[in-house]
Amino acid sequence: MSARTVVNLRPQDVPIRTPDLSNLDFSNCPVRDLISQIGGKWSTLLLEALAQQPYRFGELRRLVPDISQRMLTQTLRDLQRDGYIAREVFPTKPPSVEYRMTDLGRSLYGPLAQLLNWAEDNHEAVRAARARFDQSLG
Amino acid sequence: MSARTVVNLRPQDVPIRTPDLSNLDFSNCPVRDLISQIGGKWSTLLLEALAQQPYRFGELRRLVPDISQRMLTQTLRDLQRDGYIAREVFPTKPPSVEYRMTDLGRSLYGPLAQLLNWAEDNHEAVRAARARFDQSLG
DNA sequence: CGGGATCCATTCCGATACTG
DNA sequence: CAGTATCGGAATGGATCCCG
Repeated sequence: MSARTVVNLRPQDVPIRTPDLSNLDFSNCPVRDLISQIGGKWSTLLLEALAQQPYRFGELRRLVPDISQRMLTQTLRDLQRDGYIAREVFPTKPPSVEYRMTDLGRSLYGPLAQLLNWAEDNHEAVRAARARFDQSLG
Repeated sequence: MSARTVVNLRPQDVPIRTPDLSNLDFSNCPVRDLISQIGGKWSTLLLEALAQQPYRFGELRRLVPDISQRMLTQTLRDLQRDGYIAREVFPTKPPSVEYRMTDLGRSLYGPLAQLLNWAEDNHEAVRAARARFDQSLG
C-alpha cells in the first residue's frame, strides 16, 4: 500500500470526526493547540527539511534563504519544545549544532505529509477558486 | 482499509517528500499558501462542523460559542474563496444563509482529518514534551 | 438574521546590531 | 557558528455599533 493513495479516498473512507462541538474546552483544544504551531510560517518547511536528514543551523539557513535568523532560531526552538525535533550541541570551536527529527516528529510527519501532498496536488484548483471568487466581486 | 490506519504508518511507508528546497519560489509556495489558511484560528473547527452537515450562520455561531461574529464571517468567506465551502442565500424574511462543503473541501478533509486525529491522539505527548522543555530551563 | 464598518490590543515577523 | 537583543511595521483577532 502506498500511503499516497490515501489522498484519493472515496467519501465513505474519509474518517468521520464527530467531536462534541458544543462542549469544546477552547482553552485546552488539542487541535488548535498543535495546529496553530504547525501552521506557522516556517514550521512545515523546516519539518520537511529535517524529515529528510539532520541539518546544522547554518545548513538550514542556506536551505531556506529567506528565513530570518530570528525566525529560524525561534521556529526551531518551538519545534524542539513540542518534541518534534532534537537539538544536539557539539562542543567544537566554533560550536556546531545539529537538529534532527524525533520519533514523535516522524509520527507527526506521516499525516502532515499527506496534507502537504494534497496542497501541492490541489494548489491550482484552489487558485482557480480564488480567481473565480475575486472575479465574482467585480 | 481504514483510513485511520495511515496514522500508524511504519517509517518505510511514510511518503518521502523531497521538494527542491534550494529552488523554492516563496512568493508562490503552494504549501504555505494553503496551510497558512488552514492553520488559522477557526478554520479547522468550521471545516469539521461543515464536514458533518450543512449549517446556517447562526447555527455555526452557536456551535462555536467563543468565535466573534467578525471572525465567523471572515473565516467562512476565506474558506469559500478557497473553494472548500459553498454559500447559499435563501431569500426568506429575514434572510437565511446556509454553508456546505464542496467536493474540493471534502477532498481536503481526508488528509486534514488524519492530522486532526494525530493531534488528538498525541496531544498529551506534546504537552509532556513542552513541560520537560520548560522545566529544563529552570 | 446575517452580516459590514470601525477601533483597539495582541501577536507575528523582518531588519539590524551585537556576542561567546 | 549559532545564536541573543531590540525596534518597528504588518497582520491577526476581539469588541462594539450599525444596517437591510
